[in-house]
Amino acid sequence: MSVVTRFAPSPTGFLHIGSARTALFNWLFARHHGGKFLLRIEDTDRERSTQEAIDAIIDSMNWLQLDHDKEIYLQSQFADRHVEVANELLAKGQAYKCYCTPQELDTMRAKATEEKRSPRYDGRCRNREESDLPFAVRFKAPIEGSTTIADLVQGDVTVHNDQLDDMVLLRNDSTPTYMLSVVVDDHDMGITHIIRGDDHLTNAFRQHHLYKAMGWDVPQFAHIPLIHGPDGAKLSKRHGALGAEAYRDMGILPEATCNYLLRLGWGHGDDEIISRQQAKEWFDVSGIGKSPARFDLVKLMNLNSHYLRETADADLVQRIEPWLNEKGFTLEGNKDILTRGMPGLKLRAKNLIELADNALFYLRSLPLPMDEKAQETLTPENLATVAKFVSALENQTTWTESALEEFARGFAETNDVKLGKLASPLRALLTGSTVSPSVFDIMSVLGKEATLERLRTTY
RNA sequence: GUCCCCAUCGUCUAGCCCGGCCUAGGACACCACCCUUUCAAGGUGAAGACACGGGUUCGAAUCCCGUUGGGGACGCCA
Repeated sequence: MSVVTRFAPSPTGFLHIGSARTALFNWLFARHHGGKFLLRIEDTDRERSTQEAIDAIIDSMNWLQLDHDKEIYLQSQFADRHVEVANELLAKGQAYKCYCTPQELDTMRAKATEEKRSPRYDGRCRNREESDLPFAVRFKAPIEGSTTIADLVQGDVTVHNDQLDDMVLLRNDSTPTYMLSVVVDDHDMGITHIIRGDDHLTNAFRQHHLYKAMGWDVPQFAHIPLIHGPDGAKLSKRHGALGAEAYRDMGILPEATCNYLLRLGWGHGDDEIISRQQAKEWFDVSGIGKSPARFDLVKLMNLNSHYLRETADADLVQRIEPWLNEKGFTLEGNKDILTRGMPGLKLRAKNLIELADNALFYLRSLPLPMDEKAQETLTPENLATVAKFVSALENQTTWTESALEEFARGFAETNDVKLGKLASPLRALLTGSTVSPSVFDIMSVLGKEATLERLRTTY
């Protein structure tokens, strides 16, 4: 049997980072087994679902390069089918009409809580007479016995059926609820493996009986632990846990994000850096741990600097474009110099924002904005050394990093100055800063003419 | 409150299923040193954990029970 997984987000906001991981796992599982990965937007809550959220989710999926098979399904498209199933269940006596009002349910739950009982629905409408009142349709769940789910991550989990209440299938306006829709859609779409957050674990028991009532095969479940914030509580905005696109906006690469998310709760021996290809080969739900993991932005950043160094120079130049634009610069006519400067630049950045910022000095016109510390290195004494160095440099023909370094070392020795004493004012004049790639790297990237121009500019 | 799940360095984890190879390994972060024109990167090293209590066993991080701590679910939300 071929594997079919799905990612089924509800479009009520951005793609939460935890959901992104769920999507990644489903994608990886399908790709590992050569199966299908479907995307279904669970928009049965028409009130809260927005097109904006749908777009944001699709954007993030694209960014993470989690490509889905077939078209994007909208759950609302299948509402008629869901109602049909509910009616079939009603006809078979496996569901019943519930006339309870919201107030009545509130009272019931309040009383149960007060008496320290579970606030779940007590099934009071199971035997109520037919009436003309508006009604919801509830599933008639078994009361006796127990249910066991052989979860691929959690193992065998058993719950007594008296813990399961009668879930609502159809609201009193005849619209289907999520509980009904997921089961029907997952069945109709031939989903074989449901990988989702373990906040759905208890739902799985009730859904199990719904499958059974319809005589359908129950898919395999894999309930993965949720991601927690640094304090161990459920990850929330407070922790800086935003949508996947927020990480993109922090200048984090999708490769780093996927690698980080993959390693969060899943491991393959001591391996830390795992390429997408490798991940596809290695991924298995049995490797997923059962305990929740805390989200650590510092580690993500570390991974990001690694992937930054691995990325091709020309590619990085393209990727920093948005941040360059933000600062008022364009790629036009600058691609070449940035690409040449990239090896020295990318070694020193944790993210694309830093990378873009650090690259700016290559693009600025003279005189450069000079920061305070850089200004301090421009003492009369240092400037005299620089002037002497510049005249000597005019005769330098081999304009490569190593040749320039050799030249500078020779110059320092014959003039009895320390290399550092020479390098710091050079750095200031070349970049306007005291922190940068190697000055000789910069000189070679800039070329002779531009280098001399910068070194002759006065501040 | 009821039910379910979890528990190895600060964090992510390896080891656990199939007890001995574990004086518990790796990574991030932290500290020190080396390299060095700055900053990084890189290298070397230090520090740092089997939640607790009982069993079982010749032997337990690994198996069992309990305690404690954490998490999740209990919507006409998804």
